[in-house]
Parts: sequence; structure tokens; C-alpha cells
Amino acid sequence: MDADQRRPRDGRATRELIVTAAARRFAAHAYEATGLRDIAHDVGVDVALVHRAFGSKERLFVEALAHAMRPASAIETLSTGTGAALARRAFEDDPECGAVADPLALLVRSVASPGALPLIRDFTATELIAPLAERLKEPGAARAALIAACLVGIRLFRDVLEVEALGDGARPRLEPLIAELFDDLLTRSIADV
Amino acid sequence: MDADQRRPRDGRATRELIVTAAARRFAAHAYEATGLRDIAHDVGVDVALVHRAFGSKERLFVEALAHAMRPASAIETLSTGTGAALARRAFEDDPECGAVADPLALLVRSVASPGALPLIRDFTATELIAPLAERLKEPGAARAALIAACLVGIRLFRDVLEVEALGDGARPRLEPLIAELFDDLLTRSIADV
DNA sequence: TGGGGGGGTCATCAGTCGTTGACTTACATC
DNA sequence: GATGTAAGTCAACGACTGATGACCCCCCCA
Repeated sequence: MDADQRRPRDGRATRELIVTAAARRFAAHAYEATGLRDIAHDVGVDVALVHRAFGSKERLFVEALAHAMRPASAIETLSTGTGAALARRAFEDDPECGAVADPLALLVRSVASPGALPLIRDFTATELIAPLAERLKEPGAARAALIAACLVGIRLFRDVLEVEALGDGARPRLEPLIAELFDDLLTRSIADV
Repeated sequence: MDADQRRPRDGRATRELIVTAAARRFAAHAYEATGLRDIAHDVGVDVALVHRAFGSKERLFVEALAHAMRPASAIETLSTGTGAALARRAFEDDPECGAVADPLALLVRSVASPGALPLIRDFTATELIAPLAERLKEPGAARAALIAACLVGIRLFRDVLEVEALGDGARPRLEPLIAELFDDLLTRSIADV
């Protein structure tokens, strides 16, 4: 962008820039499809610096994931929200995350990327499902996982596969339906065996 | 495997072998993570042959997708089935597909793989949602897309992310719940605007 | 004012990938 | 049995990836 005026040599600041750019790249394309060189170019910096600042691409990815999580409302919305709030997340990014990428978008894009898989697996279990689970009535983990799975599935179809039937045009009719669905999952009693 | 005894030089037969091996590989790992060399090795053949037989990796992928679809019951189950039958597909591969890989597993693994994305996008729209849609009551496309999205989401969490809460242990409690969910999606009236 | 440490760059490595074209071998046909 | 054609192999290319290590230079501190 602004080519001539040099950025001050501030390690912390550029680290922040890199992680933000990485989060955006990873959320817009998949893990494999995003090169360190792309991220470096966004920041206006050499690849080697990106690599040395985080040690490896994988480390940078988890850092980006954590960074996107930081405006903690992301999970907050998911765990305290009603079915309606959850249904909203099926159609749009968390508005609270501002400049940072929505962690849900990040997850959806890079799920099934072999390199990112173990990272996302861990992230999903400890950061997404576990905190959500302990706020729901038993069996919390199952409810949480089911809701998260459907949420991810819908966003996958909407954002990645761009399925027409789930486009913005269908939102007015579908969002209430999905809200009811999620409310069901949140509250309906689940029979033992 | 059997190193010394050569397979007869039958182009059609080896083509079949290649496409089958490809379907299995693509269903077990992601598109990007599967190399033509892996597939060639499975069949016991040179990479160049695999490539020349299908023109490109992408062509081989769509061929594998179509091949997995062939025991057409895959879509049949999805489109004629009740919520219970659909819920079953959330927990296991279509038993009808036999030696061939379940197209759903194939789709789940490679969704979000940048290389496979346009192919899967097309496949999902024309082969999965469209035939399913025309058998459901209005709005069929929306119902179909929603069910498919949740199905893919759940299998993604189960098979790829290996989320514990959706493991086989939880199946007895969850499958009926999911069946009710899908029945709702199949039949519940959807309000206009 | 002069080191020194860290931010930043550069060239390059090692590896993998899909792809290609020239080559060899088996089989079916006359 | 010669021959044409398709099946299959081999070696290599070019592009791209993440990762290194040597290097430069700015800025702070003594």
C-alpha cells in the first residue's frame, strides 16, 4: 500500500499486523491455499520475517485462530445465546469481531485441510464445544457438538459451497426455522438409551 | 501386492481399478492430501499412467465422485428416506455402496479443498440438492439444502474432527433426536417472508 | 559516540506436486 | 511372423511450497 513511508521497526506491532493478516487470509481461503508469501505481501514484509516471527506456518495458524477468538464474545454468543442468536450466526459473521476474522469462518474454511486438521480438532474440542457444553443442560457436550456441527455445516454450504438455496434471499424464511431447530436442540429432553 | 504375476494389459480394467482406488483415497483423506502417486501405488502402476488415463487430477476426482454415486441408492436414500433413514446416514456410510466409497464421505473430506471446491460445488448443486429438492414439499430446495448441510456438518464433526461427543457411544441417544430434527425439516410448514 | 541486539532482507535450499514427452513392451490383427 | 496400436514405464521439468542461515542496518543504551 503506502510504499515509501517506512513502518517503524516495532516487533510487537508487526507481529500483530502479521497475525491479523493471517487470520483474514485463512478465513477467506483455506489453510493450504494460503501461502506465507501472501501474508507477508499483505503486511509488506519479507516471507522470512513471517516465518521467523512464529516459527512455522502451523504456529501462525493457531495464533491466528486464537487471535480471532480474542474478542471473546464469539464463544460468548454461542454459549449464552438463544436459538435465535445462534441462527443468526448461521447467516453472518459475529459483528463483535470487527477487524479480526470470525473464528467460525476461519474454522469453516480450513476444516479438512490436512495441515490444519489437528489444530482445528484441538481448537474445536477445547475452545468451542467444552465451554459451550458446560452451560447447557445434560447431556451438554452432545447438544453443544450437535449445534456446532449444524452451524458449521450450514455456513459451509453458504459461504464455501455457495449453495443458492441457502443464500441471502432465503434468509427471512429460514432463519426463524433454524432458530426453532436450535431451541429444540438446546432444551428438548434427550431420552436415556 | 502380488509382485511377480503381471496384470493383463487391459485398459478398461485398470481404469476401473484406478478410479476405485482414487475414490477410496479421496474418501479417506482430503483432495489436496491425496497425491496421484499414492493412487498409482495402490493400483501398482506408474503415476504417468494414472495421469494420462484421466487427463488431470481434477478429472479423476469428478470421475471418482461419479463412480461412488453409481450404486444410485446413495441419493435414493437421501431423497425418499424418512428422517430416521437420514439420521442413519449421519452415523454410517451407505451400506449399499459396498466396495466403493460413500459419496458423502468423499464430499465431507474434500469440501473446502481449494482444488476440489468448484467440482464439489457443482456436484452438490446438481447431484445432491436438486434431485432431493424435487421430491420435497415447497420450498424443496431450502429443505434439501438445510438437511444436506446438517448431515455434512455432523459427519464432518464425527469423521474428520473426531468430536468425542458425537462418537459411536452417543449414537443411541442422538440418532432418534436427529431423526426427529430431520422429520421436522422435511414436513414442518415454512412461513412466507 | 560507538557498540550491540534485534528487526528486516536476501538468496537459496530441499522437497513435493501435477504434468509431459520420449521410450519400451505386450497384444491383436492380417 | 511382421506390424500397428494401445498399455505402461521412465526420467525429468517447472512451479511452488515452507524453511534456513548469512547478512544488513536502524535504534537504543552506555
